[in-house]
Amino acid sequence: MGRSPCCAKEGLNRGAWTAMEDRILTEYIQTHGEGKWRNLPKKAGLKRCGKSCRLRWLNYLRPDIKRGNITRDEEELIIRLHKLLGNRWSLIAGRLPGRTDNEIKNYWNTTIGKKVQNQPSSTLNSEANNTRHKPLNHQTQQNNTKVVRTKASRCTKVFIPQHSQIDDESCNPPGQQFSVPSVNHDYGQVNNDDPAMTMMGTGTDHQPADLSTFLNLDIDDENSNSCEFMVDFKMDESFLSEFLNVDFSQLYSSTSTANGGDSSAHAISTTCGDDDHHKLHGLDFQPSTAPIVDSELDWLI
DNA sequence: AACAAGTGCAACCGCCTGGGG
DNA sequence: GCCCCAGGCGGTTGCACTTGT
Repeated sequence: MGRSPCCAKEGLNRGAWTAMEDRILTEYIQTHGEGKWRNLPKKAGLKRCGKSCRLRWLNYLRPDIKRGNITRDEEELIIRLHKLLGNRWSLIAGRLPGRTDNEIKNYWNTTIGKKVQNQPSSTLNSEANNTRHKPLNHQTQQNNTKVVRTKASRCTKVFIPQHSQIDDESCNPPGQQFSVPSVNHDYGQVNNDDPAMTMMGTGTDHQPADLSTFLNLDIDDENSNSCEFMVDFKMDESFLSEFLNVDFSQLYSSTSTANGGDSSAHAISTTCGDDDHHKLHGLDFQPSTAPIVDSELDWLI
């Protein structure tokens, strides 16, 4: 059953770290740098598992760790990010300098989780109806929220469904562009039904925006019936940075430029050809017509 | 004061992914 | 393409501490 432990347990210290161990680990990493965690304990003279060393360093000893209470701003950001990303604590932590994923996870499961639980679902996702030692799980998430996927899964493809709402003339004032920088990381998956995505998109409850709208896609008419394609692009915190700083009400306007205005303002030209090159405000990416076989993408259909 | 219940958080566990051979 | 390994991640647990009775 399961995989064997990452390292032999015999003779290794477990539990809380002592001040001496902390000092040894800190000095070793300051001298030799991070990495090679498996060999680190032996070289540093620590009776610890490499994973344990890594965790201790990343969550506690790292010099740039910010200790102390989570501020109100940080909490609001965590809630926003969690709404978008789900339990992807490392990504959320990436947006909170000095905070660790473990800290944010703990904070959510204790403080915010309780707040959420005590609030009506209209103001906060009811996903956090967790109790002590019953943290959020897939089932809970799926039942109570639509946007988040709790299990981390890297994905570099996004399936753009054909029912993009980009041709709505009523949402066409020339507006700001939403730029997506070059990226290379995980990203949260989105769901058309999610209020957050609705907010990003057409701005009406009856016209939920999908990802293509959100990304300011321009899909050629001739391909409008076959524009179910895989956009193969990469995304990381840089994207999130833009993503989270976007004024979504204005984004609504920006989607409109795709069909009418200056062609230079088009975010993406999409023609589904093999050699076609596509740009999203400078971000090169290549679509693929590969069919969607990954059930992981069901959320987008 | 003593005990139980609740809380917060560090640490551990197992799984997944990507890279290298 | 397959296998192995290291690193990374989210979920879970253990325990010290705090609060309530």
